[in-house]
Amino acid sequence: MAATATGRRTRPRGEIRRAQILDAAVEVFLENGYGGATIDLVVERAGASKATVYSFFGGKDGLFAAIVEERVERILSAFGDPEVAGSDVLSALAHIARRYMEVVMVPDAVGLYRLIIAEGVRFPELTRTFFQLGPDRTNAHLAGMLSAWRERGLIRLDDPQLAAVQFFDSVSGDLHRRAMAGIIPKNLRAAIQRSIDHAVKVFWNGVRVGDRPA
Amino acid sequence: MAATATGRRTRPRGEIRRAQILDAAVEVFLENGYGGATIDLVVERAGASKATVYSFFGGKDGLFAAIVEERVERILSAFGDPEVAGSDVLSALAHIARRYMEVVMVPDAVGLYRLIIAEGVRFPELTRTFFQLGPDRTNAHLAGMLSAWRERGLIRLDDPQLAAVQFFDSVSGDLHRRAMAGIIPKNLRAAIQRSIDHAVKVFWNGVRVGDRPA
DNA sequence: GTCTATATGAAGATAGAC
DNA sequence: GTCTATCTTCATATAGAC
Repeated sequence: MAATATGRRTRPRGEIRRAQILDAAVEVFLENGYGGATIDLVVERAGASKATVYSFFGGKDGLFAAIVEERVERILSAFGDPEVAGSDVLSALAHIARRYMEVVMVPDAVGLYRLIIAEGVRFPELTRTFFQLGPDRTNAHLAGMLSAWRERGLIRLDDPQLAAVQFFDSVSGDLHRRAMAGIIPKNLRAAIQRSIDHAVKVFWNGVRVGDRPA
Repeated sequence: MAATATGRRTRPRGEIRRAQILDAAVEVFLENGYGGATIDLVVERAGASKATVYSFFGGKDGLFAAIVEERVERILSAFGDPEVAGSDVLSALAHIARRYMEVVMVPDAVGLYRLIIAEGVRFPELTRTFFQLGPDRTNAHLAGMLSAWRERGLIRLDDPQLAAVQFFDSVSGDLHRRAMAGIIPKNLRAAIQRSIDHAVKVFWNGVRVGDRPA
């Protein structure tokens, strides 16, 4: 049962420590922002030492990059795989809008976005990666569905890519931006639902083929 | 010409110095963010001294609050007064969208928004003020026009307030958010124009009364 | 009111023992 | 590989002269 001299390398030795530090760092950075986060706080919460943090991540900047890269993947995995676009466009729009809001409005996702906006200018490469792995993928997901619907003559629009971006923004933009700034409406769930309902209705009327009901 | 003992108080004594410091502070904070900004940088650029800064603004936080309050007003004044809603809804939408983008996409406005998102959680009162004096007013402006059009039977929608927010977000959301993170498309003017054209088209189709052209 | 000079403390980073 | 202890830098804030 005990590790022999040769075997039982369940993980390259330092992996666990690294993961512990990274988990603590995520919490500290999301709670306090880049400026408010300190290595000491991370060390304290991880039960590690400063020197170990520096040996793994090089410094505060390296730690920040590691946080972003790790979290984008985790957060976006909740969005799931692209589904096939059925024929009920209206229901599908409402459904994907809801799924989108459930992913982007969770505090961790909001906090990560806040970090990127606050510090992105100083980390151009990291910021590009963030957008490619995050928003660009959800946008492409919806754009694909819009393209399929258009090919089948169910909707009419010029640019599926742009339409996808604008649809998501009309649903989430204001609530998400205020949440990043720390302003959360008293009844967030209701506000989200109203935003979805209204945006879906206008968008659907805006792109549907055939005339609208009276 | 010289100031007499009694008269010529063009300004309460320290007003000029205060304004000099504030102007320098705006630059420093917008360029470096809250964390990167230092009182020394402000002092250097204003040609003043630390003690004077502290006597006027109390400290870094007070300086930050003064910056936000001063700039929101100045930036938004460019948006102009609410105009009467004419009958050509489509043109009016395109026009207000363009005016909106010209205000919110200028670097200073983007930088101020970035500051609010980055530090807003620590300054809840200031953040509320920012939203009231800024976004809430542009939104109300458009919401009023939408209400007028609806009363005249030109458009159909449930909630003018929500519709206004979502229209502006569909036009600006993605470009604005990426700009805050430091990502500016090579041809920004063209990207803005495309975004406006597409959003206006979908929104107009979505709310117009009467059937759309083939 | 405005300056120079200084106190104070915090946080990033590293040297060296085990 | 991981820790303790320390170094160094630098920014906020204030005291005291003019």
